[in-house]
Amino acid sequence: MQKKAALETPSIQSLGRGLSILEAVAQSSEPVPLRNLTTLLGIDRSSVFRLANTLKQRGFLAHPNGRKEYVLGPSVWRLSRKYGRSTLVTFCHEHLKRLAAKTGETAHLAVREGTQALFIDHHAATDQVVAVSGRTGDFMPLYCTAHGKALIADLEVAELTALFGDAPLQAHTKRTIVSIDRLAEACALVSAKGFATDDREFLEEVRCVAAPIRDRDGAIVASIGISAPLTRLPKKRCLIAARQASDIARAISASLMP
Amino acid sequence: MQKKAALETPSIQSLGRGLSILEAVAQSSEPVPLRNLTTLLGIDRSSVFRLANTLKQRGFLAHPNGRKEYVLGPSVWRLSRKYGRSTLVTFCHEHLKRLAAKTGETAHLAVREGTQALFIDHHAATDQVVAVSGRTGDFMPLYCTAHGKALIADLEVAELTALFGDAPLQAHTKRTIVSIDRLAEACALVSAKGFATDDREFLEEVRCVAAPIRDRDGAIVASIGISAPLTRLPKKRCLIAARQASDIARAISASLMP
DNA sequence: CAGTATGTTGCGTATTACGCAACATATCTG
DNA sequence: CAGATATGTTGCGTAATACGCAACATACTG
Repeated sequence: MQKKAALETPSIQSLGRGLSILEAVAQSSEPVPLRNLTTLLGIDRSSVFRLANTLKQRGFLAHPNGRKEYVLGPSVWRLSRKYGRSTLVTFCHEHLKRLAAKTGETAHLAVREGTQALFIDHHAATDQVVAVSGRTGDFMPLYCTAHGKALIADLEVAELTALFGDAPLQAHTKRTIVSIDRLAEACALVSAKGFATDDREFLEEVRCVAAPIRDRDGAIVASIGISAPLTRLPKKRCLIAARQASDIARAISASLMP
Repeated sequence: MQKKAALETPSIQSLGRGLSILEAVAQSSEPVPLRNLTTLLGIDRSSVFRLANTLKQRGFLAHPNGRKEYVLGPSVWRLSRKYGRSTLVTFCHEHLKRLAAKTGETAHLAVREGTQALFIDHHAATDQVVAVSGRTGDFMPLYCTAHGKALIADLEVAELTALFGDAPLQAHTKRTIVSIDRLAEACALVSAKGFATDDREFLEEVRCVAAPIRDRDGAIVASIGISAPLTRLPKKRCLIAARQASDIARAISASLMP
């Protein structure tokens, strides 16, 4: 019985050990032999085998191509497919509402799919006659939208080339960044400042700001931001909104760390 | 100790119960209260609480916005991000090699990312002077490649419209399907036959065939197929290769069912 | 081939997970 | 609103399970 602190509910040891096995196999780039798991848990290998075998029977671990080492199994996949969207939306919706309320503009939550950003939730602007509409379910290019640039903020030239290819990027407006080198500079700026902007790079009449949401490892898992008509988001207000988005992204990031 | 069969290694009961909790929460479209989990496991609620709390402490479950119900937590996300590519590649690589050997053409494994297919592994054609090159890491449109069409085979008009929007699809060749209605017909055909073809719809000189890989629930999780120069893949050989791809896809699908 | 490493199974018992009861908090009903 | 009920959380003793040991099976190495 592992007591972390006197006031905390003790955990179920066997379940914890099973989860440690799962995490170790997930961390490994190679299939993991039982011996490594035995070293990890520090208990007798027969016990480790029974834990790992339970995970395998339930499809959380698998033996690839009849070998003896373990990799993650299809049950993890089924789990993750349910996880991706609805749970993140559940977590972030209150934050989206707060961002929309604070800025008075339409706020969106986006995740990355391939070379595109997918809007998975939004909260519409309140008290505005003219506003950017909700685009939940829509795909946008990563490279010329604030939400997209926030999602790829950590990528450098080689990674951006791998993602988008060698050819120039398609221009959507006169202001669209079309070269990988310029995009890499923009991404580095996003990384440094903690927020991204889109100054008429995708739509002529629209300015956006967005900030990356990071998980415990520092990986960017989503982005949150606002879009507004150009006239309502002058440079100074843009900066204020960017800071607000950035603060809220950080709060969400904190809630993703167990 | 739950003995399914006399010759099978017994599983660790507490770990199994924890996994059952995880699966139940993943299956639910709503946050799950402890009471429902208690009903599911059929044991005392204090024990269920301790199992669920262990999962929560480890980040596999979470309480959204301070509520008492459970949803999947960020550790599941971390697990799944490691799972997606490398494990599927590990499972499928031998099958890819076999498909390339059987057909004599370059074989690819693809997954869906948004509106695109991503090639995540390939095995190059052997004994060919001119062959389609390996495209691992490249994104392709879903709607005009065999691998892509195999990935969206189960989608109907409404889902395809949601995915691609209302506007006509961009033509890559004279033969590209550019209307959602025609694409839906093509997808229905893929679903019925068990394989997809690309007859110069993306590249003028290339024909492809591909088949969907399904998991236990019947969901399409990847596609596997070959690409060859037009001259080497006449209609009759196309059909043979399609059957070969389909057979191998089915074998992979079977290995994804614990 | 013999020795060693690694994976798997059987068995007895030490340890842990369980159930019960009490307490805390939230919700519902008249 | 007060009282009853439902639901979540904690403490404790013990029944049941998970553990370690040993044996067996399989694979690898010199």
